[in-house]
Amino acid sequence: MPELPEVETIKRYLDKAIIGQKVLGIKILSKKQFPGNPKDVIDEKITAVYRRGKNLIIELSGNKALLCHLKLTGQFIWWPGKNKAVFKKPIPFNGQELPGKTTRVIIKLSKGNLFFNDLRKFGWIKILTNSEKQLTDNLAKLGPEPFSKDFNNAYLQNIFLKTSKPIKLVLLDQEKIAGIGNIYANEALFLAKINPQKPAKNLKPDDIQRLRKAVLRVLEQGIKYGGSSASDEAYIRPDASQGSYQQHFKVYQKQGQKCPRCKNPIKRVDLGGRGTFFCPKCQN
DNA sequence: CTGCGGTCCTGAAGGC
DNA sequence: TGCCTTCAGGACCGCA
Repeated sequence: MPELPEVETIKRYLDKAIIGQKVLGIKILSKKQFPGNPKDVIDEKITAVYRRGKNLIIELSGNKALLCHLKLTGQFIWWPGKNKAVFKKPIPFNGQELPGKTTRVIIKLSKGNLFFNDLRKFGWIKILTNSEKQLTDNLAKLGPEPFSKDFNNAYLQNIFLKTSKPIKLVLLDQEKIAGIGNIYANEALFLAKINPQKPAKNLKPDDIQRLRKAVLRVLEQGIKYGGSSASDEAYIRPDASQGSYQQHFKVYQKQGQKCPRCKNPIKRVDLGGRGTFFCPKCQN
């Protein structure tokens, strides 16, 4: 699922691929995922691409923007080049077909087409016509970025002390920390040797220090490997290639397998309705 | 305030 | 073989 490292990978790719291009047309195949009026952005130029938490923002001229959330199975695929038939007849691209069965929106730019694919239809793209204000409003509730100076021991200590929720649910709370999803929460807690069920307020300063470093470490690794394309996941990079961080999972979806640290079997429990994987022996 | 459970959606996987 | 049920999950919403 696209979490911070996956969205960051997409952001960096699109940064190089689509800046400066003009929006020539938008083909909407799933209306509820693109509720806006394409006319509002036709002829606007892409001035920047950025990420905030798991949100992707495509900034446009005229104080406009596209605010995108990939949710569970969203993809952006960039098909460079001009092909008038691309909206009609599928073309092969790196093992994909474009448009494919899951294509929901096609954004036609000056030098190619940007495909928004989403198997489960949870993702969306919103048009912002007064982006300066609307971005502030839409993103106001998000907690600090893990790679910012606001993500420090004092901040974490402060938010953890206020709740007895399992620490993993606090990591997943976008209003507390922006960008962490199920995979990286599981992996960070393993690295920090903390039980995901442990009440947040019970974390000692030493635990918090280790957890902060572990979060940064797994997110950095995730970005380094271009995100994770696990077996049941739809995430791919904009050139349709897979990320490889899944090859470095220590606990995620590894229930029953041996803990890489202590050889005890990895356990799976349900936490907040999500699969939670950890080693009951060395994560305390 | 917390903590549930339902909702959206689809394809894969399991049961019989 | 084939139909049916169950499951996965980010964010949000309503309810107790």
